[in-house]
Amino acid sequence: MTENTQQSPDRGPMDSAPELPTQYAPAEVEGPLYERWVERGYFEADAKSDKEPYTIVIPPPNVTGSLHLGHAFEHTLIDALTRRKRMQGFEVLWQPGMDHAGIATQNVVERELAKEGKSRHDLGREAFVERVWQWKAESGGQISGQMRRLGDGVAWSRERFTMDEGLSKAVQTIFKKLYDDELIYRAERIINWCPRCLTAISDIEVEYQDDDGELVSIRYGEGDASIVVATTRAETMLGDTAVAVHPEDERYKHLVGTEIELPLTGRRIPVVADEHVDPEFGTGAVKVTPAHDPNDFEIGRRHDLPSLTVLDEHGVITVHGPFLGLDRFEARSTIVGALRAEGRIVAEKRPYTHSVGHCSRCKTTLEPRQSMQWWVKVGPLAEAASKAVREGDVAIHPKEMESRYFGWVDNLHDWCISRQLWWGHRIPVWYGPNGEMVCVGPDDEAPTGEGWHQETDVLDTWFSSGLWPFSTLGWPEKTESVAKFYPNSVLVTGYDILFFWVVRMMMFGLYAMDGTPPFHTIALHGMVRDQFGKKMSKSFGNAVNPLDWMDKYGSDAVRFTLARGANPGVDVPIGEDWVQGSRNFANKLWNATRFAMMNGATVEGELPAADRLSATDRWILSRLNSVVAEVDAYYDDYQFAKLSDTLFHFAWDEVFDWYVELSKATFAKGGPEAEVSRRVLGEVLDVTLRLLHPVVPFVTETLWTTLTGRESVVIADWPATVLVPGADAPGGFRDAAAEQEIATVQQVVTEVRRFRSDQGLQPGQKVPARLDLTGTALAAHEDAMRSLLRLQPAGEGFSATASLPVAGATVALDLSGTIDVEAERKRLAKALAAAEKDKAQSTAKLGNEAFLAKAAEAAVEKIRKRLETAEADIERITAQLAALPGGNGTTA
RNA sequence: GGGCGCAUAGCUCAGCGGUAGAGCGCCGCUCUUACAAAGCGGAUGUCGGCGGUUCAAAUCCGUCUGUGCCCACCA
Repeated sequence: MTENTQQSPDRGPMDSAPELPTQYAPAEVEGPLYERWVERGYFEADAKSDKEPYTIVIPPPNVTGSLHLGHAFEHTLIDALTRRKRMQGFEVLWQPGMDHAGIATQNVVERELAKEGKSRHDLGREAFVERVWQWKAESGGQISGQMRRLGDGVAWSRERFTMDEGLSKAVQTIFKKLYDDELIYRAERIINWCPRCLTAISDIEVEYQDDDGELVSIRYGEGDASIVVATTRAETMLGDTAVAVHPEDERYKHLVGTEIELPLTGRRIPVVADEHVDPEFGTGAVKVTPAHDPNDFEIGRRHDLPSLTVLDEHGVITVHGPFLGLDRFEARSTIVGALRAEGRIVAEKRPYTHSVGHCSRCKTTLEPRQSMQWWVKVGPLAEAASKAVREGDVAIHPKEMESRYFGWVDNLHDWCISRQLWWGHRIPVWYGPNGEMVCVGPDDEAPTGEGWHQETDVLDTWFSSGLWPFSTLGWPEKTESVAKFYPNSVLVTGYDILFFWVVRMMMFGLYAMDGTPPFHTIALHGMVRDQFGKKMSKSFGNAVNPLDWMDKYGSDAVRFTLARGANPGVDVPIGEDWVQGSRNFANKLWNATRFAMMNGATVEGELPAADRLSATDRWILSRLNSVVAEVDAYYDDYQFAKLSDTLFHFAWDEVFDWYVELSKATFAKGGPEAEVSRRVLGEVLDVTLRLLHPVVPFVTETLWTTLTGRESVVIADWPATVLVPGADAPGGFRDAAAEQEIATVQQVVTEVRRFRSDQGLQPGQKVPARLDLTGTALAAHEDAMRSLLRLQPAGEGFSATASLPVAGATVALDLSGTIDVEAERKRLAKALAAAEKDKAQSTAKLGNEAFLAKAAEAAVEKIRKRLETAEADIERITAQLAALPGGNGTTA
């Protein structure tokens, strides 16, 4: 043995592999790789190709702001799917692009303007929209920069934006078609109105929060003809046009049909009977304000009540009198004060917590408001969207999410699509001087002339993103891309926008594309959370910029961590420690490849024939084939966590810890056996790197190209089952006997290591020992085991025996040296107790007739094996105890 | 009010009828010529409580408790 112990970590044998430094430095490696991939056009998709298409559209990020960890997560999943399919030989299109995000973007730009002390009205519509386009140019560049850092393999030449000319044409086309089919209409309804954004918003854009309000009870009318109503919004009483009670309510029957006095107004309003009223709630009487409450609006309709608007678009009182011009909240207290002065407040106001709608964009308390808006009649569209999933044309993954989908799509209300904004697709309807209304299609001339003007409202942003799966491909033109890449293969998105986005795409896709759904599978992922499972948010201070972690640990580390956490449909916690762990894994890959290359691992030439392979080689190739099959199955089931974990453990534990260690002795010895192992190691590494590439593209590209000398792993073939010449089996090469044999080697080695550790022997210390493997299958592994265990030939003195039953023979391992007898006795006693317990349990189990009758054969076999092992263990341990100095074979 | 989900090792989660798993963390010992971002060894759980089905339950059923999310309503 050499005494070369003064090896500096910086120099030494690794000099023989100068291509790879001793540590993986992602920052130096990742940058140039991505640009090379793009330049070579690997990510572009050819509509003329005769390969089978595989299409995924990016859930378009809002042009505002930058990508967060949630995007990094989603992109990792899509990138992994598409990279694998590309390697499998599909014509892959990962469609990139961004969303104009109407109200969100308009608000951001308005805030920018506010810093300059200006409002959008100072600029005017045209200049304002111009300004938003400028903003988009800056912000959009930032997002694509982040996508490049992440390694997203998107077809950049096809990048689209929902406000592009082409996509705007798609919007106009479908609007016109819906209009002509009478699925779009204009009507006056109660809508959710944001008094700050000054626009209608749809039901799903409302965020409900519990707010503390006050419930006040007000007496309407006088004497016998009086009724007490309760309200949290006293200011709306100015617009009351009735009081409603339940038809069966005895307390108020005599008043139904009469009129009572509405305080402060001098008006008289009718008392009506309506089923909607809950006689149990409050006083059982409800004030009715049709113009400012959705339920009241319905009551008003049923009883033909007038609608009196008392608040304007800013939420300011519009009725003449003492309250004119008051803000809605001021008006509330002022009016309560006035009512109290008149003795109308019958009970003290009391605190009342109720949920109130807020604008999801600016958090302002919403005001229900009656106004003229544009609507999509969703009935037939939603029915088709529901049917497509119900009949299996579209699969939702994980399946549990289907109930959410149905819950929504089967109860959809008509969709309010008009927004009183400036940023967005302007509704293509022109109004004429005599009340004419013309919907203008993309190929029509807009009416001109005196008195004609276009609708000023724009469309809800989800209107255009609902067309994304085909508008990005050039629809309504009959392009080759539409023919090739529609329908999309899979939609990968978060469960949080199942309703906002997925349902819209389903409805529009089915409608526009003659009943062909936009995708066959919807794979839903969860939300990224922090390491304690808490939601990430800027205000809570636990939000992470993915770029920070990518700078520190590399993109691969961030991607691998996210993929390892990706169980279908459930939220993904992520912490910096975990990213570090993934970085360590990348480094491990790096160093294992270095080792392989230092030892001449190669991918050239056929694999050696089966009869030339050692059991170790056969074991790892057999395991490799299992892993290939497992990973494929997991990919097909969108089980990213499982496939990542499988690869992590296979690579680290089996290949790097065991195969490499067991092969070191072979490599050291050289000769034809080493030659065989070099080829096997090359094969195993090659396949493992290819399997890992979709998830950790950068480090695998660097290592794979170095190892193989080939162009790029991006365009390499996805691993198929490895075939060993001379041992072709239908399902690929498998060797259960070799797997069993190596498992035994592992057991022996681990046992001896534990013994050494328990004895306080230094790992590096050579121990004089005799390893007697004569007549067993393990004889072939003697060199490897000796080297692993640092065993020297036996010397004099005490000897302890470790033995395991292998293939009908017994391995005797004598360790000589100074032994801590007490420690060993204790350890063996513990092991003996465990084995005896195992034996007892297994015996009981096998004596159980019911178990034998009903259990699966494999289960019974497992128990039998366990019993056998336990019995052998007992025999062995008893012998070891007996061999201890002063021992008599029995335990205390 | 309705619906869905979750409670497993210190933390975050897999497992979902046959004798408890991972990552990180923790405790030892080691710079053993790929890697200390490493190696080796070790400890840690009445699988939320209670009942039931079964030869057998973390796993199925019921129930309670805690917790999260979605939807609806809230005068």
